[in-house]
Amino acid sequence: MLSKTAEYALRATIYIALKGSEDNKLGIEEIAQGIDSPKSFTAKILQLLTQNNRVISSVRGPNGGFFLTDRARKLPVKAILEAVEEESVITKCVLGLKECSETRPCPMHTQYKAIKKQLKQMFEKTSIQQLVDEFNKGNYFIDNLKGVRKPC
Amino acid sequence: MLSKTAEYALRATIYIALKGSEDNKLGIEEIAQGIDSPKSFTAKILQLLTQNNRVISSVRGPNGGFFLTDRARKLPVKAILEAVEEESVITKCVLGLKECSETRPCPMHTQYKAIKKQLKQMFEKTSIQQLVDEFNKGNYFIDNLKGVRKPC
DNA sequence: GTAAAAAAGGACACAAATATCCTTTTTTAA
DNA sequence: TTAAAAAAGGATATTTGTGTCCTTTTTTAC
Repeated sequence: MLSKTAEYALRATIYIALKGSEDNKLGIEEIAQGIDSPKSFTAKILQLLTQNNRVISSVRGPNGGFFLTDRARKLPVKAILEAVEEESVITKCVLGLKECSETRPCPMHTQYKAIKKQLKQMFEKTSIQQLVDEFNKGNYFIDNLKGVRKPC
Repeated sequence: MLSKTAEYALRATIYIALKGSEDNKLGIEEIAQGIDSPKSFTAKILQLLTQNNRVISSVRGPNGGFFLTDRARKLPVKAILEAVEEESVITKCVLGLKECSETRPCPMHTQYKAIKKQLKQMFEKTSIQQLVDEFNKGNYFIDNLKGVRKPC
């Protein structure tokens, strides 16, 4: 469904949103461990996510690291996919036809259309913050980050 | 969503089901042209689909080629994905977590579950023949195969 | 039984995705 | 103002997916 790049992008962003803040920036080491991904490769992906101040913010030097602004937390999950150029899932034809449309549909078009619509909605209507909230209800996981309620 | 391999596998199978029969076997040349795919690569994929007499049948030598038996036409589309080992779309976690389940769900699990279920149903409940029927209603396309009603 | 046609199979080539490593730049704190 | 910490960036390696080519095997028609 998604490439490793996109998976790591999603996991990393959610991880940073969950454990980090402007006062508590996270280093690439911790992030990669937290989401069980290769460190250097993940670093590259985070670069994509920070470019043009898109989804993730970063600061260099001591006490530097990655974090999400409040603005970024409101972004739809789709913004993460856009940053790593992986939107094809919600646009492409299942059979990979170049021309597949309402007026020139492939044999699976009608059935797949409904599914694609829901995928699109999931990525567009769900914000990063919503995933954080969901997670904080407890019982959710991201690799090495267990979903336990933060102490009040 | 799907790999090129899977896309070609689907396109080729549908094409053969549409244009071929036991009396009118199709050659790799025609198939590749018909679905706009690289010939030799497609040949390899058809090998996967014929192995163990799975989805596609083939005969060597003059007048040989590929065709689908009536039995094969009743197979679900999923059988094509199985042949090329591309079932992960309907099983994997969106975030790519090794352990993501009802008891240990990722933050997107609940939402994605519904979509995965529909994907699964689409591939399991739709038979190759159904796609052929759909196509023969007219107006459908597979690259170089236009969906026009066969002459009666 | 020989030649031709067609798929099957093996080996290789190329490209893209994934992954690693090292250097450079920025920033902070002492 | 210097040393250390951290991300950014560049270069390269590895693996997987995609694609090509050539030989072998099977089958048919003559």
